[in-house]
Amino acid sequence: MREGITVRSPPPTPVNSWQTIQAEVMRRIAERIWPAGELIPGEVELAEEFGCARATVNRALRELAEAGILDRKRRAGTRVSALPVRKPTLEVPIIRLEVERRGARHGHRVVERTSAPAPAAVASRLGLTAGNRLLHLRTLHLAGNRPFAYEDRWLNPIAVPEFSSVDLATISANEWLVRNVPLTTGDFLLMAVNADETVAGLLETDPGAALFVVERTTWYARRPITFVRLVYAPGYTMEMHV
Amino acid sequence: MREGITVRSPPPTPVNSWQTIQAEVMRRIAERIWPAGELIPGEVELAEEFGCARATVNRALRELAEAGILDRKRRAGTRVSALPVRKPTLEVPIIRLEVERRGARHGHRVVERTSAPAPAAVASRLGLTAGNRLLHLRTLHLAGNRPFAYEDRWLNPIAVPEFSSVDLATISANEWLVRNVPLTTGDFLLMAVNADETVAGLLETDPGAALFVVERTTWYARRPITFVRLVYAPGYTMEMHV
DNA sequence: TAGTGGTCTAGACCACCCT
DNA sequence: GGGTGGTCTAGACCACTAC
Repeated sequence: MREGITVRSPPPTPVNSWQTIQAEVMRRIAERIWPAGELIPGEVELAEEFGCARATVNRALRELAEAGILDRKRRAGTRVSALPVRKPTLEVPIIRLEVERRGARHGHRVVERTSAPAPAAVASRLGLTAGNRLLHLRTLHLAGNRPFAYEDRWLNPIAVPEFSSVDLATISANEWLVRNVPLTTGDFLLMAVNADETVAGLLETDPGAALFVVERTTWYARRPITFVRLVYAPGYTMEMHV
Repeated sequence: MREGITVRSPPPTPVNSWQTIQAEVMRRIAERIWPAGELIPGEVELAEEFGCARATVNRALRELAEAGILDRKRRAGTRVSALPVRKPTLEVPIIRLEVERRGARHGHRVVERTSAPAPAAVASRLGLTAGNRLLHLRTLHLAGNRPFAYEDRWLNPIAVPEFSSVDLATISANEWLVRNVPLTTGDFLLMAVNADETVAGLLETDPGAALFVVERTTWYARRPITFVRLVYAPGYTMEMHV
């Protein structure tokens, strides 16, 4: 391309990679060169400044928009978000990996495995009518030989018929579902509760102890799969990162 | 382009958009046409199949790789992740918005605002040496006139000198920081604790009540900004979504 | 060393939506 | 109406790494 010598406009400073551009844009935001709410230059203009193609600028800015740092609208241009909030994400949503990362061996013991009509609270969470027969599974997760978490799960057998033949001695319901019903969506509710007699017994702690609870509802293609309530033993902390 | 009539190979079914391709790839994963761990066709091959440019396939697959659904390596090709875990994200990390989304009016009352040497626990979290003088801020957040959360914050005055002149009657430290120190990174620790006498009094609950706690450490460009411990009033639930 | 994904380019068309 | 971002293309070069 560009035969001959010293053609005009070799990118003035060839800092042309979407990462470089993204970093520079973030620097300008962080240092308030582009304050919150401000309209920043358009893609073509930035492409000229950085000496690159518009697609490269687009890639850099698109990711920042997805991350909530920029607001982009056609015709209106690109603005720095007024409230540039980073969304923290959970690292390890699989119990076995949580246990192993703490340096212990994961085990689990099935306390109950029955079929029962869904209680109203569970049914409403899953968008089913109360009284539907669901699989009810209660499991104690162990770290070494200490109780780690108590799991109370309701599972929609119509959505996951294969589950009935799963050997829960070899794999936990949690992990089987992650491996076998991929691409689910779900809601998480996190809360703190005082241990009641039953849970205190299972987790080998005292009634009244503050316990960390996760309630998860999972769908696959709009169809309800499972509702699970996880009650962690005292001292559990959940890590997130931005 | 392509002058003349009925040129060969107009994309057999012109399903060519990265969303379409991504959806189709997800369908094949979900229906185990491409099982977990499997090597899927290369970008060029898929581009031919979908009748589009390789860049379009790349965009579709890249996003799935970032989401943890695919594993991509040069030369080795693209595989379906063995453990296709979706990472749930927190929706609203700003207290005022949390309160308002619950339909209440947010207010806050500063309990203490002093300068004090950092306790060892706080200093180590921030990567500072114990005894450094930090701003210490204790605040009660209100929903209507009910206590909502108790905030115990330590702030590095060197990193945020402007903070000393902030009028905390008009804006909370939380929100001022979000607005004025953008693009921070941070760790979150979530846990459950039993209320002690002091906190129970502030939150108008009983000692021993299970309380939801968030501990956040925030950096900007590797420099420690703030450590904050938020203790929510009983009944609080935090929502996440995948 | 050859084949894969990662990236960039120059150009193009389109959808949206403020003016 | 026109300017912005959103997307696609065809081609190219490169980096990595399994073979």
